[in-house]
Amino acid sequence: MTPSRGGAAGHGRVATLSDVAREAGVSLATASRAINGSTNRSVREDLRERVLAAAARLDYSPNANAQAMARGRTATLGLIVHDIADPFFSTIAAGVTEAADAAGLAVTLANTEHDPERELGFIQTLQNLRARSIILVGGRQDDDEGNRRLRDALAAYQERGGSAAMVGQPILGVSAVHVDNRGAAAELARALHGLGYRRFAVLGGPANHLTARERREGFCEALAELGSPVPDEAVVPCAFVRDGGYDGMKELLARGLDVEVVFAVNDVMALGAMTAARDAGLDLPRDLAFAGFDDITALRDVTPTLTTVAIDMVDIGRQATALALGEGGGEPQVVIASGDVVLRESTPGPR
Amino acid sequence: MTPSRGGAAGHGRVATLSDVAREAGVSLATASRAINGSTNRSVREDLRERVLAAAARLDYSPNANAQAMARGRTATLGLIVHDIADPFFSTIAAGVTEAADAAGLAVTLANTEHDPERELGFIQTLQNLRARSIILVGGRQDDDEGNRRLRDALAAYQERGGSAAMVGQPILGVSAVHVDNRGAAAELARALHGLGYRRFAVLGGPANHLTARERREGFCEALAELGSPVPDEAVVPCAFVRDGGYDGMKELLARGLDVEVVFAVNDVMALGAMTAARDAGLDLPRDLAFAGFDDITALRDVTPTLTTVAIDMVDIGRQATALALGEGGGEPQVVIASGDVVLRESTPGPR
DNA sequence: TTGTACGCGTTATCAG
DNA sequence: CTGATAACGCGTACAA
Repeated sequence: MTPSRGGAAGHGRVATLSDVAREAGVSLATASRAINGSTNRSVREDLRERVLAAAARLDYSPNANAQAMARGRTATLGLIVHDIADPFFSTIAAGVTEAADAAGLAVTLANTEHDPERELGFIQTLQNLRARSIILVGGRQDDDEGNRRLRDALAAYQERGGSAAMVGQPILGVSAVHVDNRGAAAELARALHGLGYRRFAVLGGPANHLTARERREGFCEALAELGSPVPDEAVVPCAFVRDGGYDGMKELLARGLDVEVVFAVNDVMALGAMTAARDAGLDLPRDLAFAGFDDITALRDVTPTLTTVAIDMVDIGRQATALALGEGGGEPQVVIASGDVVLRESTPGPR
Repeated sequence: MTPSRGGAAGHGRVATLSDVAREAGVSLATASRAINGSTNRSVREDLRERVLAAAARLDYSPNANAQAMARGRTATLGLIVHDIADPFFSTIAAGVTEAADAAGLAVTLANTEHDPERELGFIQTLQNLRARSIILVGGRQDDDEGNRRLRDALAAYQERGGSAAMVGQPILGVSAVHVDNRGAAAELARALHGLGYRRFAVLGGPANHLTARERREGFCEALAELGSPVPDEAVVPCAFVRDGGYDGMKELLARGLDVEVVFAVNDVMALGAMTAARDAGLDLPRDLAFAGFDDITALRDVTPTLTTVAIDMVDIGRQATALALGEGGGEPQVVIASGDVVLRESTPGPR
């Protein structure tokens, strides 16, 4: 049992590398080399052991901030998400933490709570922390001014030696994992059409939300090509979250259209919409079919099971990390993440 | 448009406080004081403005690592969770990030992926980062050796000036938010008994998992007192995750017991169990009633809606942060988070 | 109020 | 292979 160093009150003294060196009877430099084989492994075995033993004895904990100062770089990766409580983001976060951990990086999590302004603030914070790289997750807005500021902030960050990547539309000048929203939504549309559906409605998300737009347009365009265009009034704008789906469905029902199947541009919206439909007395999927997008884990346990486009969010997190950590020399890369249409009970086909 | 400093290749030079001071024509100390009013605000207005202008011109970004060195403390809070993709943890994380942000702290997220060994590793990492405080989230195991090591690690961390708090059983020598699992589960049992149920089964989680145990025992003891004890064979051990609920339910069904209602010790397990019951051909809630614990957000959109014990996970995250950040002088505090029984469609009462 | 100078803990350069 | 020593960027006593 090591006798406690320092006084009883407040911060106990933390053993420093100098302490370890003294305890081991070597110089600071040698102690440093022994503990981190950073440069060529070049410390005699017996000395190395003496140092390691001393470090263990003093319960030495290398000061990462001091290392960051001396090395000129940190082992920190910044992760910015819109809402960590949303399964889409938390699942991607799981992929990022996994990959970051494998790379020996600590993850600093920033939760914007859907406020684009805070994205900028967090980039600044991560810049101050000298995070080695930043991963920005979430669909972009169609907002030239906002995107310009974000692009500038990321460019400045990269000019200072950081690397960055994002999940979403590759419009910020950094590498990105971009889900093939348009293509997969079209695929979904064709699959539903193939089941025999002809009267569609779309809970389309916010007009300016690029991911929502891509899914909405991909879906509608494919149906138009198939000769079953979605009427404008059957495309309801709404928020990109669960309550948006719920409210949008209420609105859709209020319009009294003749609809067989509803496509919500993400799963949580679809789930909210199904609840709204049920609240309105509909029997699902008999009275109305539903489809979503993302394939969040929770879908396994809803009834009817939800037809959707499955994307591998954990892997997207991993890939975004790989992009962020890859050599930042070349041009920004874009990785397309494909989506797989999964037909489930919520779309049994029209009666 | 500021002309880019430094060469084209690699890391552009980052403006330092000295640069700002020179640009503003003041000393380093004055620049420091002007930018961080840390000590008494004591810099002439015109100088302060000159400094701020210079900082803006150079796009100065204070180096948080250097500040940490000089100040002797960081603005980093460590958050350790079992699984960030699990809605229970991600929702608590939302509360923690919210509170941390309000306190001006950056959150470093550590995902153990349910490996207790990694909790220790992350505490070490956060120690190295000199995180100001650590929040550990998740039920503890009944593992004296493991808990001892964890307690020692946290004690060492605190002795070095860090503060810590946890969500779960208050057995690690640090402040804790402890959900009243036992009491709330008992309350749930009484409510179900009050509905007329008499034949119960429990998907009880792992034998050594303290949260599972508290809920299981609270539930069973209350029923025993009411004269409707749960037979031993109706208490099925299983993993504390969704698949555990699914598998446990399969096992329960295989036992062929006469059961009216199943209590799973958390919501994701309950959802998995319901799916297993459906896969076995049961009609819910007609053939079998279900209840869970936690009230995760996803419950709003399942059918039948799930009876459960609601706990405010976002607020638990906030409270844990407050505990962690509160003066660490006194004894560890324990905040009891209560749970509210919410009866929903999954327990319509026995036929 | 302002400036000087030292220290924070490490790494890395450069002699020995 | 090892040991001094100069950075790294900033905060802050201390002196002016």
